[in-house]
Amino acid sequence: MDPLKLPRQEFADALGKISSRLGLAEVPEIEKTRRYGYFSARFHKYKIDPTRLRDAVEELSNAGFQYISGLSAEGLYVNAGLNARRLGELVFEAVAKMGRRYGFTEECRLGSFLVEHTSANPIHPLHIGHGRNAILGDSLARLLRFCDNRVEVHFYVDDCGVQVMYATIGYNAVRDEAREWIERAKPDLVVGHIYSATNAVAEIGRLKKEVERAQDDEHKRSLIGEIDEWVAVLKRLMESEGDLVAKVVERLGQRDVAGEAVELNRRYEVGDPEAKRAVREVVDLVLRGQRETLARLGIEIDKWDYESELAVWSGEASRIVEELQRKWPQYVEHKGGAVVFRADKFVEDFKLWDVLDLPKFIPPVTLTRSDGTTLYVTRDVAYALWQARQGFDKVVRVISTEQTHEQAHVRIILYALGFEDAAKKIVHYAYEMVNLPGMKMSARRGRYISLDEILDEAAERSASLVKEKSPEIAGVIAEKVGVGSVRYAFLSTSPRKPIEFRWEVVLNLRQNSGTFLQYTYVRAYSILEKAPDVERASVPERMLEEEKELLVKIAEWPSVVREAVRALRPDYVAEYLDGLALLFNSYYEKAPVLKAEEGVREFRIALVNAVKTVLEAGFYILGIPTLTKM
RNA sequence: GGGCCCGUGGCUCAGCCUGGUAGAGCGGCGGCCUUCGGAGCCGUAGGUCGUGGGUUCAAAUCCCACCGGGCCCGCCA
Repeated sequence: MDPLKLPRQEFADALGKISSRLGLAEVPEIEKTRRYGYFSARFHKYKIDPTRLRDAVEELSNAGFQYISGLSAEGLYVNAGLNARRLGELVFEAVAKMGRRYGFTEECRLGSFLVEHTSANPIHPLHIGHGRNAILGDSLARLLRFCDNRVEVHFYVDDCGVQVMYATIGYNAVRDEAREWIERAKPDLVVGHIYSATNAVAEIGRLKKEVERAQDDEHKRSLIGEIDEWVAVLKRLMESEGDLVAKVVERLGQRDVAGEAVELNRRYEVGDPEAKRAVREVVDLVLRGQRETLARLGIEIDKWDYESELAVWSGEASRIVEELQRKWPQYVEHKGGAVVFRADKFVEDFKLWDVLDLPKFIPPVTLTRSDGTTLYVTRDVAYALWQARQGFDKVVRVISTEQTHEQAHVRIILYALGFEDAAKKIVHYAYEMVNLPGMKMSARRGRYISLDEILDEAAERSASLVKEKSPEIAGVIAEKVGVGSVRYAFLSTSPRKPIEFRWEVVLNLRQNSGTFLQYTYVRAYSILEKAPDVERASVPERMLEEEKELLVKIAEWPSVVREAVRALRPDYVAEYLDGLALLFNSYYEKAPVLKAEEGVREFRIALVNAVKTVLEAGFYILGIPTLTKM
């Protein structure tokens, strides 16, 4: 139910009559205006005389409108306000009927969705970059579910590739110690450190060999420069995780880690049982930790899709390579055993830019290594195909903009293989990076701030503000405030903009924050806690300006939800809730509810209840925990 | 060099899709705790919407060029 539907309809009818009186072939669109009421329409493009427009409007203005008021012509504009009293009745009726579902309208039911998000490599903890992905993806899923769409959330476990092998080799080298550490710390943190150290050792080893083979001095110098960088990485890791890193260096320093990883990767891909056992042990340890972090944020995953199973052991990735070679030999090149698909030429020849919504520049894509093992993009095509076959209308993949080209490759290859529908139902939901001031995060270099760290810090800062006496409850509240502030911080910025990570923004506990919203909810809640139940509130003849504004704001909620779900933009909801909270807090200071005279009191209670209802729905969508005291 | 995205008060950002009086927050300054919870509220200062052109009765919004920033252009994921 949308309280603005009838008023909008009434205004549209009036416009229709005006247009026909003027002999126009069409009716202008309705716009929102703040200057002259609420609805507005322009007649500029019909080149009519303003006097005629005014006359036509005047003929109508006595027609006895129910929901709109003050229909008038202003130059070539036709404006009308809302009948606040009638709107109030519509709002109360909708809130009473819909309850927590208020905001839902039929138009926001769009179909069924497979939403894939987070999909972090299972070799380190989730960091703040994954945080943006997870929170965006989760809110997208919540928004779609609020709108009664079938949604299934998937996490793609990238358990293939050389990086995973580094983590496995490192873990096995320090296995006994690692198990002890894991008893005291989260497994993903421990493995993450082992991985970064192992990766550094492997890079140093690989680069040293290259130096020996290097011919000219300049090349040598640049290689040595790279070695220095990795040595610096190791040193820094040593500062924070000394024992663990030292052990990794001690046990692996003399081994050919890079070579071993390539070999282990090959064995894993062919399904060697020993390789499987070793890799899965590490991967599942990390996933346990990642899942714990996600749970803290209120994020649940429905299905965990293992890359190895769906793409490699199933033979799907290989089939894709073979099929592509069979079907389009003229677009396939072989480079020292590696298979390359000329996606650039393919797109050019078949003019696919518009069909698949592609960027103008597409590079060629390598599908296999020379040792025959698959590459990420190839496995991803196999996975995308699998996703497309799960019976959903759309597959929304939340993946950072870095992967624009790779995601374009996925669609192009699916298209080339004849899976045109699959290619079209895959949506790359791109979001921008989270950057640390002055640097890019890098898990390989152990350069990141983990999500757990942020959540801990957020909880700690809010704990100092909690007024609750019992420390136990204070801890619970603080955690929820922390989660709310972190989620809001990531959701309130458009996904298209890079975020410069700043503690004081993420942990902002004041206005334009999750905390501000939670606090507003607590205020509304505690009024209602003390208030009698109101069955049916009538809307008074005279209202405060703030009350009219609040009613309009609340009435707009269904259209905000509609816009947000249509554009897949949870941030619209965040912005709306902030505006609602600002309005409500002003109102709160100005108008006593419980102490108001009879009649007005019931109206105000119902109004506060409507605000609370919208906040609850909005909190559900944004995943902000609801608190009744803080 | 090419592709995609971004550029709005001192700072962080919304508004751009679908053109119609420039909006929040932070920070600054000045106020409000015997009133339903002050993690709040009120007031105030602060903007040629990166620059130049074009389309239009009308441009932050659409088009073109340029400038500045981010990301990508791997037998990494």
